[in-house]
Amino acid sequence: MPDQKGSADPRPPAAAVSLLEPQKEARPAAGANLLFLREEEIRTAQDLLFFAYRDFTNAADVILEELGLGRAHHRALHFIGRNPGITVSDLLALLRITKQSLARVLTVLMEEGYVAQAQGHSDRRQRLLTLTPSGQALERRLFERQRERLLAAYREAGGVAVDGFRRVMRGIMDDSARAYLDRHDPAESRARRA
Amino acid sequence: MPDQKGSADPRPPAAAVSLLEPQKEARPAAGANLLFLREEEIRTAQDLLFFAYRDFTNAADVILEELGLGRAHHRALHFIGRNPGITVSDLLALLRITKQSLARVLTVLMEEGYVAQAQGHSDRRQRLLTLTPSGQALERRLFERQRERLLAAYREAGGVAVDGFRRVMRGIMDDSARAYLDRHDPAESRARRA
DNA sequence: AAATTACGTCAGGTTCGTTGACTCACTTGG
DNA sequence: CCAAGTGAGTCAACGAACCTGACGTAATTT
Repeated sequence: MPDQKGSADPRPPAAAVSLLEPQKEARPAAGANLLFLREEEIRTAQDLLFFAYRDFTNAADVILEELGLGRAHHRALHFIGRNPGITVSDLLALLRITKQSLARVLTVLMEEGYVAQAQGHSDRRQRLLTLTPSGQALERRLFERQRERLLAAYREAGGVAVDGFRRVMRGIMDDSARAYLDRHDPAESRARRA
Repeated sequence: MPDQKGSADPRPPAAAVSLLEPQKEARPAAGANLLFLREEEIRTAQDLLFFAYRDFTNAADVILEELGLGRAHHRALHFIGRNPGITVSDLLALLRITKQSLARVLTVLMEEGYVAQAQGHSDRRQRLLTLTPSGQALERRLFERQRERLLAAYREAGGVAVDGFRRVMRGIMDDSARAYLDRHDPAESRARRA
């Protein structure tokens, strides 16, 4: 198959680090080349995000399909599992979808007995969401699939790489998402103090 | 506001590495703890993938909406731009969607003059897809948005982290996606030789 | 008491993915 | 050379998962 672009790239590995610096234009030719490389780096990152996300989410699809659920259900299960007692509005803010989209998903998850609601303690308008034992079991099954993939990748890449992965991923996301991670898992905030 | 992150990281890299090894159970207590940490690591990675992908793809949405296009159109533009002259079936394999899904997207992109077709040279049944100048311009506009985000993340994280990021992302995706990257950008395959 | 908030829900709409079947043009293998 | 296979386009129908806007209810805040 095509996928043209055979031309091998003879550039030296040293390029990787220098790409990240503003590059004060040492020489015109080198500067232009580095600019090109920088762009190529970024475009490759687009590819990486697309493929990694696609295949990562894909990992759980088999199980979901068996049960007639979709990825939206998985995402809800994941975040409820990780934040037991989360309110509906907080979950909405995390997922960044509308109330109606979430409602459809939650309705199914509650009908199937994977998610339970409880009335808020301080504020009785709130519905605190938790996974039932059966919901926990399902979430774990889904998790295991993704875990395999991730663990294999982590092992191959090594600890230093994993740390770099985390730092870059944190850098890509919004401030609010970073804040969530810090709140949720303070240990992760090691990455902040780069 | 958050977006902490300054510079040097004082933590001993050894800690991160130990999480990734099978851990031959030194002491029960330590073993259990490490097991917990390992799971927490993986769950955090799920979060990272979700948030980073969400916000990364989001970056281009404003422009797309202006033009009445969606993310599917962006993905097609991206891969055609990166693989000028790609055939329809190769594009299908990359995107992993059905012919009909792609057709809907491609029809619009051609009607709007962003994508052009040419007859295959060796096989005249093929339609080789390329971006028109206007398509290149649009792709670039979209790219710039994502580039900002990515470049900021890369700069913050540093070259070593970026390398780690690439290695982990590569590890997460399918063999076929890795093969594509190697074919497409051989320099990236540095990451293979751990 | 009035305004606001948390949640649920109704009604209708879009995007983007799916399957299956069929045509047309072209290439290829016996 | 012709039959079989392949690359691409297209029709019809469907489904998942998002969207907006509006409205109701209960509980809380001002």
